[in-house]
Amino acid sequence: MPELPEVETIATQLNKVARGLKIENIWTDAPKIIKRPSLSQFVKNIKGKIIEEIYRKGKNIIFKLSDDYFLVIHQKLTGHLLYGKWKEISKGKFLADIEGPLKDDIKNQFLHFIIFLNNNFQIALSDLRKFAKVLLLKKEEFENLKELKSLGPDPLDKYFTFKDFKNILFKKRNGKIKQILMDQNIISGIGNIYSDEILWWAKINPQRKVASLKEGELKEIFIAMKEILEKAIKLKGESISDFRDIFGNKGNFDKMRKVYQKEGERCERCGGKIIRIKIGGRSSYYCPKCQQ
DNA sequence: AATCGTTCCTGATAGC
DNA sequence: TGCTATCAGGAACGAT
Repeated sequence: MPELPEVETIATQLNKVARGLKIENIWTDAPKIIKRPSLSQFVKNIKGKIIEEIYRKGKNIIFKLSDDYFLVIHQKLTGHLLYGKWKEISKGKFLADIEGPLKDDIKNQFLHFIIFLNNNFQIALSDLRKFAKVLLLKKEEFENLKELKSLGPDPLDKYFTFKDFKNILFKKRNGKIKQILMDQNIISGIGNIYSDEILWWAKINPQRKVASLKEGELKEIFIAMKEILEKAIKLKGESISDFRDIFGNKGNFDKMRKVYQKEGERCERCGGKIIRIKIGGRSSYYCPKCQQ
């Protein structure tokens, strides 16, 4: 489940290795992943394009291509963008042809979309559940893409202040804080794992209504949000739910994880028992003793 | 206008 | 043991 730190890790790594390379062709066995344009048009338009830059917006990875084209990839729940070499051993079955963690890790083996580059490497999308989305758009269409246009500010934007945070949060004053933190149209990039972790650090019960939060509590959330996301980027993400970087390595945030998927364990801060509840249909983990 | 439920998909797991 | 039913989960979309 890649969230902001994981997607940032992927985008940064891809930008380093693939910037300036030419896209020679693509392959897919799951055409439904490609949302726009039609598959034949997609193939036609992407061939020969130079990758000028790769960056993140929310949880989306954006490839800025030559001729004002933009490739947008959202990995959703189980998507992994990988960089390496693969060999087609039988029709539609690819095997990593490079030493390292890409070789045997089962999580990397659900390849459904491959970009062939002119340096004989490939960028491959492994996605067990095929929820990922791929779009190829001309500049104007890209700039008006509503999924991107409606995204809230990035929590790590240095111009995103506490005052801004308060203002946008209070647009949903009746919502539960966990749901609001995860709402991409309010703030972009935070998902189920980091919302739980942020609220643990801030000692806030995830069910609290935004309107009930005091100034000091909001400040705690704001600070925890920035610190945890930055820390997680330094640690190259969190791999409790399958995440891999583009070379197939796991992230190292796990040692920082305090509540997510720790139902029944003791809270490291107060010794309380971590519980799991459902908030808006999603699992939410917290310590009822110290998160008030 | 805002909120809720459904949908996409498939490996893992629980239950019989 | 082996089968089947249920679950997880981001976000667009349709329904209320």
